[in-house]
Amino acid sequence: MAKSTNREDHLKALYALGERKGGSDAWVATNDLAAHLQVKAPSVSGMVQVLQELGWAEHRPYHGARLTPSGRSLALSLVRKHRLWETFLVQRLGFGWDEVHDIAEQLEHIDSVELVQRLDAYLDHPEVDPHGEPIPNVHGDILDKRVLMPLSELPAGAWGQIGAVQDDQGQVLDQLQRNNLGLGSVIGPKERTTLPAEGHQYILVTPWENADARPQTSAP
Amino acid sequence: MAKSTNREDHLKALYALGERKGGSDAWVATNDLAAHLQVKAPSVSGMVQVLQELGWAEHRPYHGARLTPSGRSLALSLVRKHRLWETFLVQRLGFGWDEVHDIAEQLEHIDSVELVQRLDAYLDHPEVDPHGEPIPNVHGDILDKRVLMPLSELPAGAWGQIGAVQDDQGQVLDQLQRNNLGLGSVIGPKERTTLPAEGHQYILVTPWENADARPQTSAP
DNA sequence: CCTATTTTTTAGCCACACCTAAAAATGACA
DNA sequence: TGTCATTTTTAGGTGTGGCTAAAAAATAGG
Repeated sequence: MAKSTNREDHLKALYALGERKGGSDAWVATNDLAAHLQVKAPSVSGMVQVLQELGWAEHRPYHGARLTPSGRSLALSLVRKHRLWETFLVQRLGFGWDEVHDIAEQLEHIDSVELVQRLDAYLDHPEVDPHGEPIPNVHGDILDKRVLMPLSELPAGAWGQIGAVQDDQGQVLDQLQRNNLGLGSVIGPKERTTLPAEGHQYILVTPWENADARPQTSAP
Repeated sequence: MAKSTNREDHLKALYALGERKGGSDAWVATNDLAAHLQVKAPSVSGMVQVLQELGWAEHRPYHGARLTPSGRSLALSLVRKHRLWETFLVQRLGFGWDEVHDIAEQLEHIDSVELVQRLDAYLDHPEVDPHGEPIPNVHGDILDKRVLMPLSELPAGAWGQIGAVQDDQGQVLDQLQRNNLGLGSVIGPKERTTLPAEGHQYILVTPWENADARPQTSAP
């Protein structure tokens, strides 16, 4: 009993929702996993128990699940592969940043350590993917010193610069593109009203106290 | 009921063995498919019937199976993807030609028409893969005007130039590499005795009547 | 604090794709 | 032509990973 595409998908979801809930000791609800994976709760319930038997997750019945260190390590390797492939698709093949998620979702399951090493070198060891998300290194460490907060939490009147966009479906990415905004773009009061409010929580910005402090930037 | 990795593997095997047996109207034996796919005969028997229901293969019980035109088209698209990915792995990522088969075997199942188009363009529309095998175009046509014959069928005393190597396991590729031979290398009586005879049928050469007619070439 | 709603798990079912063992068809050869 | 070995298919079973329906636990509200 070992790796499979479905188990990897569950590991990744467990990691993603765990992070969103505040770190590696957070418990993730079965229903949340099911919604994220587009699957029914009983399927998740079963899979989580398999992951537990494999030593990759911890399961407290009727409470939730979370990754073990080895499960976390596997999940981070998947995140690494996903983000490297997205970088390849955008930087080398010329895909738009809103077109690569689904393809990377398939590519991340390709099993070859040397392929990942060579891809990483071929891309000049990128630190972030096309959406500004940090790429874990080969040890699974994420070294990201940027100060980022959701646009939705940026104080009213404050300015910010787009550092990352957490949007798997591509709707927010698409919205930004239509407004000629990308990584590095400056967000002021005008942009905040232009962009649909539902997307603000997925747009991570580096904040400034006031508009005068903002640096020179350009649209992508 | 549609595409799946396993069904695609069976389609590809059916295509490969059909070609080896002499073309699109050749019947392929269940046992041959099973051996090629590293699976038992009953598994193939079942899968072939599924492929028949899907309209991708024709099955004459106790006789064999062969692809329908639409099955053939699907198989050729898989061959195209496989060979494009092999080209990418060798030309762009720097893999050795004996290291790429297994990885391409995974990559060929990635489902994205646009990805294949962009990859093809990125590689400058290659006509052959790193093993000299022709890459079908987007319509599934193989336009390969080279005259190639297995080294095993080259008349004794005749010379030839390596045009392609049909070796999924990599043993023959490895042998050639150890003797500093590659695509374009000239094969004479000396090389024929050096290379293990079992591999000769997988080495395709362009023959010449005599040694004087051979062109200038170099090892890879 | 006790009941009602929500969440989660268990139970039981289905499809896919493999397997072994047994039956059926084919083909080879005396 | 009849028998026997080989090939193929069918029958029945396993593991994976989904599903629905029902049971069980947790949570929320009066």
